[in-house]
Amino acid sequence: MTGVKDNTGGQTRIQRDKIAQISEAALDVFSTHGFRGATVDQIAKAASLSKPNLLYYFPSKEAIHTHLLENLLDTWLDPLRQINPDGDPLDEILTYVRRKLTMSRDMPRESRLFAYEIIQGAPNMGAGLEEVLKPLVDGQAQVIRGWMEDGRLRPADPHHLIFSIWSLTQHYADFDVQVRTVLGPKVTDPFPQAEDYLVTLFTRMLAP
Amino acid sequence: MTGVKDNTGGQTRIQRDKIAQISEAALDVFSTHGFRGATVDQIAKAASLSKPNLLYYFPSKEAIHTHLLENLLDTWLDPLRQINPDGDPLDEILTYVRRKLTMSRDMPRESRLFAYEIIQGAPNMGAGLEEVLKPLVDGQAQVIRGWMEDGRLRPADPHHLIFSIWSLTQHYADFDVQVRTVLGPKVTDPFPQAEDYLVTLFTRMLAP
DNA sequence: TGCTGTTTTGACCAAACGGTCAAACCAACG
DNA sequence: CGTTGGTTTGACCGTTTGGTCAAAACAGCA
Repeated sequence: MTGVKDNTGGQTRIQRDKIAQISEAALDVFSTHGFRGATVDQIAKAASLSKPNLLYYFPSKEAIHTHLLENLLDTWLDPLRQINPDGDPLDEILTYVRRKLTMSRDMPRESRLFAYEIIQGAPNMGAGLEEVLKPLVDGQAQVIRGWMEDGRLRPADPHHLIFSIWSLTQHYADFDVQVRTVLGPKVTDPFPQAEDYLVTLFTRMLAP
Repeated sequence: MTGVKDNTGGQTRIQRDKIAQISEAALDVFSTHGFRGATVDQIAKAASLSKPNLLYYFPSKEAIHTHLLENLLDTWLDPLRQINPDGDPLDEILTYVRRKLTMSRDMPRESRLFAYEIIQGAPNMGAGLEEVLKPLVDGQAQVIRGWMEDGRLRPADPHHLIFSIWSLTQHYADFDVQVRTVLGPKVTDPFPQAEDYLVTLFTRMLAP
């Protein structure tokens, strides 16, 4: 038989290993060069595989990219999903901010991959945005709005509040070079400063 | 003679026109596909020129890209430069925010071009960042710090304050697709909402 | 050991790409 | 009108790239 079985879930351990190995390498390459900037040879080399071998596990370069994006959106939105409507409003927001910032620190490649895709107009995620992201955001925006109407948070547009959390936290991953250049070489890790700043910012913004 | 004279400034009107025309087209293409994703043919077509004709005005694809970036950094940092140390602190910051947001609205292609470059690690702007951006930011950060020490603004890390203004304003250009998807089709122009939100955010953050 | 299905690879291909070149074109001016 | 210098182009080139293929190598089991 030619190529790997489709998504039946019935994969050999060796197949899952190789696919994971390729995904890891592809994440590296795609996140630093973008989709068009990345070459199959680069990914294969990074995965310690020959090019035809790589294409035995994935039918095409695009398939690898799609595979990464599919797994990404859920991970990416997970912290937002975890906002607890029954928790303390400000705590919930600050926890969300911290989680997102931690993701920027620990998963900068995923952040950049995501950024590339959105900047380009999300050509490979059109469905995901409309059908996954929007409903989730709308739902949590309602929760936040409720808090504001109850006087437990200062009023502000909940959608733009969420945008601002995304933008501020992801900035430290996507624009890492710029941040580090401006802060200078003495600052080896910008994230503690960033966390302090963001906690202050959202506390002043939202504490009733 | 082959090719266009170098940067003597002594250019024909026709040359300046064509170069502007090419720059315009290249900005379009580079900002939507990135450097590697863009092809010379695409740019030529967008500029209504044949490929060899385009390469008569610019020696290479990279030269066009570099040309765009060179002109970009100054434009990009101009609003920051305009912060007036003798003005009212909060007014100055809010004016800066509004200017940056206006740039996101009116120059989204430039914003994306910039974003691509930074995400990639600024391979064609290494000098500019260290020598132009950092000193300017450090200078204005000092001005802001002065205001805070005089009690005219609530204290906060000035560098991260500037980062947050960049990140929030540029978000509306770079992640336009995401913003519009989440806000839904009823919102034809997110920018008025964004301005309200950001003014509120930075007022609550900084007003003494 | 021999057989079977999976995995790996060197060699190869067609398309796309950045860039070149000589020849044609054209505007302007004497 | 003819010459001159800048401009435009079709044809072409070498390289890179995504992807294919048939054959070899290998793992596991009877």
